[in-house]
Amino acid sequence: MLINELSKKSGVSAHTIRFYEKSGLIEGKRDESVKSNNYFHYDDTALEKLEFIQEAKSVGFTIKEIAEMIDAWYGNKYTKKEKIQLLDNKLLALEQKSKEIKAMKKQIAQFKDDVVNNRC
Amino acid sequence: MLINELSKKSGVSAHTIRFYEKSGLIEGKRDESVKSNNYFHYDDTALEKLEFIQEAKSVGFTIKEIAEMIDAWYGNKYTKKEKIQLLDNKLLALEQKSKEIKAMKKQIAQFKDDVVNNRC
DNA sequence: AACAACATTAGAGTGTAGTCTATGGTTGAT
DNA sequence: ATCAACCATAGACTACACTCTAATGTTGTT
Repeated sequence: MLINELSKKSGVSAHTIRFYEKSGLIEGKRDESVKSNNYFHYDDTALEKLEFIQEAKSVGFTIKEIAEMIDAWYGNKYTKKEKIQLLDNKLLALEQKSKEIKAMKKQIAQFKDDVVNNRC
Repeated sequence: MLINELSKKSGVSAHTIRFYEKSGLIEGKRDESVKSNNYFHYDDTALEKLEFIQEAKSVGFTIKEIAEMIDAWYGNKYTKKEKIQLLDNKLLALEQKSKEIKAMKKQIAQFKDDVVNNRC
């Protein structure tokens, strides 16, 4: 599919898709048999990646971290050992984030309690 | 205490403390009896706020959102009802974030599993 | 009096993650 | 042939959250 279709399917703007392409997150292929244009073609993998990027961004991962995870799954930049190491680290980071969120919830609930009972 | 002491106690640089002051997150007071300088003085509340800011930032709240929460607790900008409403919204946002993290964990664990079993 | 170590402000610069504009070429329908 | 609707690139611009620089003033010790 071309960029516009990918944009519609993913909900990510064509501009942002090109930005991700430049950042190494997704990869379109040019059809070598067609000489008249140099349009990028994307497959379902690109769509999967865009969906993953959206979720990963919303939990606070940076573009660079997301690129690493994508490489650990789709790429061959890392060895198997490195891939596992990398993914384990991300899991640990999520575990940590989870704890921080729990603590923040407790803190805000305390704030709320104080407001409700006029203690501030 | 003066800004340098607050910086040391909180681990936040004096530059950033001034940035937070300008952004309305914390508030130093000037000693009216001293005319020769216009140094800001900070109390333990400022330290508490800085600690809260660090935690809130790390779970993904923006400066603006943090300012709202601080106002809901320390300030009188909002009515009691508004404060409760605001804090409830932040609790909901955290609940949502918690779910997203859980889903992301599952996804990454799946990635890892695929790598371990050479399925990619 | 001199000096380091502190304080202030305004404003410039940085990194991240987009977002938009300008320019120009291509495709497909009429 | 022409037109809307698509595609590409380079580079400018934006918002956020700092981070740093420059210029200048104050405090406390020797």
